[in-house]
Amino acid sequence: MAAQLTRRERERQQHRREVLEAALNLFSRRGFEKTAMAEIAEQAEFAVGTLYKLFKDKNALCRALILDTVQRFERALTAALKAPGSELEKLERYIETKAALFLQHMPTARLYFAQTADAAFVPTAGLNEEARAIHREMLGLLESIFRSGIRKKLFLNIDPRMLALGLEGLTNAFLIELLERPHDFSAETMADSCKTIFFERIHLKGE
Amino acid sequence: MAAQLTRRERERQQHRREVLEAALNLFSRRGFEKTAMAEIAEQAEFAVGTLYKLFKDKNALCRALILDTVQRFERALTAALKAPGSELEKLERYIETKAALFLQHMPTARLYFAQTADAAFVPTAGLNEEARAIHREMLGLLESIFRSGIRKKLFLNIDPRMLALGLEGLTNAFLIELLERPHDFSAETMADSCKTIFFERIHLKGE
DNA sequence: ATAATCTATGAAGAGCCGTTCACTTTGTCA
DNA sequence: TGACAAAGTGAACGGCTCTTCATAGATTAT
Repeated sequence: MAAQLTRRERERQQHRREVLEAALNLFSRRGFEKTAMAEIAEQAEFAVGTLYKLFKDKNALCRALILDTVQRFERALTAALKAPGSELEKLERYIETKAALFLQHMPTARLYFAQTADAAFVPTAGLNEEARAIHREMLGLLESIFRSGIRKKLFLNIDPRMLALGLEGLTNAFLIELLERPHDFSAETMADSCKTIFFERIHLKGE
Repeated sequence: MAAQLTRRERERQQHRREVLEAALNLFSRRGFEKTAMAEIAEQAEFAVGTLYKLFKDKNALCRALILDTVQRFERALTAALKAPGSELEKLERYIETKAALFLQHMPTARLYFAQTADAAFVPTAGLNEEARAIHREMLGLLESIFRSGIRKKLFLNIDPRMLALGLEGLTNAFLIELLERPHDFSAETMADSCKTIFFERIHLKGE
């Protein structure tokens, strides 16, 4: 049973979490390559050797952290998309959830972006295949909501995949700006702009 | 005069360019940290020592490459935005230029994204301050075009900075997808979706 | 209390990579 | 042509970082 672990096993899991938390802090500031195992160990108040008892090697530690991070975020976003409501309500909830989530967990958000955006350009030796699969799943869900909305004549008939990518890109752009300049905008302003740009016409006069 | 360099100097510049080209290929595939100077040397058909005659150290080489890359892209985009025409025409030209540009220079585009997007999260020891300043300048230009369009009642009255960020994020999202799956979409389809999403209403029925 | 088992430690090993420099080759100019 | 300067070379060095492992400590079972 998952709940009836020995004290040993429970503590082991706790230590794992502590190491991952330390790694998150360092990675989100210095990046993967520039963070040494010795630093992680120091930050987590363990010896280097202990890290190797908890994780096979540095890559495994990274993978675990990325998977953890991406999973947590995607789970929250998926939940927002799956809750009941109209297509428009679901998408608006997605935007709000994403904004709130990212602001509350900025180091995690940094890592999330580094893995969903950047990882696309420089294939890092499969460090993130699983994580990317999870992300693609969420994108598929977004896409299906757009498709359903198009069927119901709620949205313009544009390739739903494009719409999904577009909404993702738009929200990301705003959130990245927020990560860089936390005091220039609030999460609410941001979410509102997102909704207006995406769901109202931008251009007032046709040609 | 810039045009009257000695043969020596001209060849030196040529060799510099060759080294940068080799580095671009390797960086865009393996990333900065995982590319060794020896690899760059081999790819460029020079000895390691020669690289150090052309660039102070690895960081200087990276900086030169990034600056080069970002400058070329931003110059083309700025030109598209500054050419005559209405606000809408300028922005549509921006989208088209960006799509064509990125597809024609995919390795460069990878590096461009890695530096404009990713670099935002993990401050890489000022590897890219200059490059980011150039990028911000282009964003400012985008913003001013939106502002002007809003004054003329061409666009919805949304914070023009948000609009600039939004258009950037939207185009990037599509182009990143294109880098990953080059055969799923054409540049034209992409540019059209971009324009439609951004300049037509998405949502058909108000609530 | 004692043995057995699991966990933690951190110094030492091994490999990689950026950088240097003494030397060779090539080009320039008188 | 010969001498001087610049460019090119790559083996060797030093530092850094991942990983291991013999040892020490803690916990549990007998």
